[in-house]
Amino acid sequence: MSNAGSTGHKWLSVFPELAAIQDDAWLETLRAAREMVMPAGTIVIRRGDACQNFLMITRGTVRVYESSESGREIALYRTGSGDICILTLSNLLAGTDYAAEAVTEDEVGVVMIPMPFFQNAMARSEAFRNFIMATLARRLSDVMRVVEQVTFQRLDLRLACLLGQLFERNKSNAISMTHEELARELGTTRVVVSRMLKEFENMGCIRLQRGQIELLSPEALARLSRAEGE
Amino acid sequence: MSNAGSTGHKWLSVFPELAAIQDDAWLETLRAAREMVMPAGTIVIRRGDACQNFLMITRGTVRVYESSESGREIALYRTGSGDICILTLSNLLAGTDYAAEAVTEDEVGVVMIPMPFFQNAMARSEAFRNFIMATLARRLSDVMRVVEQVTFQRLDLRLACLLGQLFERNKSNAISMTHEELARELGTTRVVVSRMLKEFENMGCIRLQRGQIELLSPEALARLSRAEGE
DNA sequence: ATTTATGTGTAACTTTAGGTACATATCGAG
DNA sequence: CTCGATATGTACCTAAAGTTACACATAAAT
Repeated sequence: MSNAGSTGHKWLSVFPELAAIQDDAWLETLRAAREMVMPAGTIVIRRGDACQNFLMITRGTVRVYESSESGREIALYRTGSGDICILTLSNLLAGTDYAAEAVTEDEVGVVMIPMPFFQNAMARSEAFRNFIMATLARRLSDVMRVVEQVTFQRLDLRLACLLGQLFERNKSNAISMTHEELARELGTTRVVVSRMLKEFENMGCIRLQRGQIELLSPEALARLSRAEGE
Repeated sequence: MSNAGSTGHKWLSVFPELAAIQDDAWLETLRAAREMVMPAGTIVIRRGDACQNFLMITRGTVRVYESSESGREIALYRTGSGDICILTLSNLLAGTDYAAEAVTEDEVGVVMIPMPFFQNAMARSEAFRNFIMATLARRLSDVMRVVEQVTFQRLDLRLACLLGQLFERNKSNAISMTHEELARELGTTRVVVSRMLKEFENMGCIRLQRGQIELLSPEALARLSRAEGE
């Protein structure tokens, strides 16, 4: 915390691992960092975009997803405050056109580091390097899990599971999301989600209102998300 | 090539990027490398395994896949000669239990580098580091593409596409694979694949024999793998 | 040549999910 | 209050994919 203050970068407090770094290389890189705010709904990366800066999120969340021509979408993962943007990385490192897109979900604070400085930090700060590699590896895990879910799990299980996560993340027994948004998380369509939600409601798990879902029975939902067909 | 000779590591010729590296750090790491051969069918990594060494493939291919309790499988990507094993990496970097499994498809040559030496090379050889990061990023792309395919593409398209790739990779108009194996690539079952293959045969794309598929009309197959529903 | 193991063909059926279409409901703005 | 925009409910239908069950074919093994 005193670190964050000492370098004059308040946002650093969001990145404990990075705040602790004292290498010259990193401190140098820090001076090149520029803060910026993106309003909700900003498209951070579009398919095939190349990006010139390395991005780190200091506030808000960014949704990374794939989309089909037919307009369906599926979420791959979310990048929140204290995270770095792997998309930019992947773009830069692998040279591959990025397959995915990213959008801010709310007002998002980012710190941009120009590529040369990023590479400098990578080269010379082991702590920074480790932080980056760990994130990259974690994302790979995340996406692999998505493959597993999509391939082997029934949609209603995935939905129940998603609801569970959302309630938990919110630390509340209600979430404000439309069926449409849920569908976009799962790679399906609104009608399908509405149908399943209604079922869950009939089972007494949840209560539906416009734009909001209320958790009635955590146990029932949990039971659901584990084993449907048994 | 003279590099490979000069360090006495024949296998290095498989890794042009690495063979070119002259850093002391890397050469030091090289000395710690140990070669090893795994017969076909060796399980390189099982779910949740931790691994102590960093692996690079010098010969043969390793299939990385997810599997379900019901016995179905889906391929995530393949690691071939000249590639490094990201699984080990991810394990080590993210500390996450690995979600996937990996098996050798044929006789595979690997080079093992103990972790401390790997980290040494990472810390001190920029070229090595870039190589690693690029691979990691590429894998992420690969897996994202899988998500996209599985979520939005019909199975018959994916199958047609897979066949196309296999013929191409083989540089021949015949491949030796059972329907079962194809199913395992795509995350489905044998019966489904057999059915679709038969259709393709009826359309004049391919010819089926036991354990082998012959390409009759590349154009027809290509047409198929692009647009089915039109 | 007989047996065994593995691979393939295919029919009948069920389940899961997607698509269309439209009714209804809720909220805000004016 | 009325209108328009957004969100939800639901019925009906289609299609895609998985399941089961069994016949048959081919290759390898003794």
